[in-house]
Amino acid sequence: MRTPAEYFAEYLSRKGLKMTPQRKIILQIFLASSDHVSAEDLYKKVTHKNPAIGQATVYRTLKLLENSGLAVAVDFGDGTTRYEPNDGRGHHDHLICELCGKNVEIVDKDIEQRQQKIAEQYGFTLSRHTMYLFGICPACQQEEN
Amino acid sequence: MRTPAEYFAEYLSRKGLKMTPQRKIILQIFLASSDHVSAEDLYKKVTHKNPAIGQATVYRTLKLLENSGLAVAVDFGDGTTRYEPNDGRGHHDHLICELCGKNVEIVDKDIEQRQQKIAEQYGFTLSRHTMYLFGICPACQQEEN
DNA sequence: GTAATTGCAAATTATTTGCATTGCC
DNA sequence: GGCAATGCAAATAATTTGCAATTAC
Repeated sequence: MRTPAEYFAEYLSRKGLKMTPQRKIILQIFLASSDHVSAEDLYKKVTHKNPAIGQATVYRTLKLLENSGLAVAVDFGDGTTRYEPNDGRGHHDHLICELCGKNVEIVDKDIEQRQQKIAEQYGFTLSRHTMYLFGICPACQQEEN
Repeated sequence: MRTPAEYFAEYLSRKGLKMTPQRKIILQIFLASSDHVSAEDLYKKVTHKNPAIGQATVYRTLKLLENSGLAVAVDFGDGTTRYEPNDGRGHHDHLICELCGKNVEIVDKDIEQRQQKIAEQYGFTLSRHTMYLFGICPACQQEEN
């Protein structure tokens, strides 16, 4: 089974692009990041390991990772794009706490089926969707008293 | 029945704010705009009628309209916030053509119910959600041959 | 060797804000 | 009259891009 690094190297060479130390470091740290990192987050972590890496490189590498399929962009609606590793479990949606930012990944077959049906009703070919549920998580409900 | 302008005037006075000619014009043109305008779109239209109005005023007024409930912000995930009039029919989601940008407003009770259920499973109190379905509309499918 | 990549700084884009002036209520 | 609103221009924030110098293949 290919490691992500191998997979990325393959992707790059297939596209006539090159593997570089910067890209290796960024990928490594990206994969090790638990949760939904922004380019800025990742840049900070990366400069820890190698202060010479510029943020433009981080932005550019995240785009590459997204195109390669290793990363997925998520948009919570604040002005920042975050990325999460694509673990191959495929698509999922998000349930987000509006107070603490806690984030639960969700998938629901019923909803996906209905979405497909709705698109069909309008004659659309559905290619993708995003769904974000916003609310208050159990922990934050506790603290509200 | 209150007109939107009256409603807005009430809202403003309730908040100790003032109705101004600029706000009147912006509201009027906003309501007359068919579809999901950005601040920039609206600004262009508004300067047509009164070239002296600044874009900051348009941005500020859109925020006010949103807070008053007359406008709803929608975020399609390109970096621009769009607004649609809130016609009182309440919440809806969006089915968007990725080629021509055509936009269909959708509501589905089944999906909303499932969302509620999912949130409950995780102990969340659900306050709102956004859902965007992206695909290709019938017209654009035709042109693809 | 050569085209891709890098870091930097400057450019962009969408939006916000400070401030002196103007204008509702 | 007084506080809110305006227009402008400058400030932010996130991201992109131009470019000369470097480096992977």
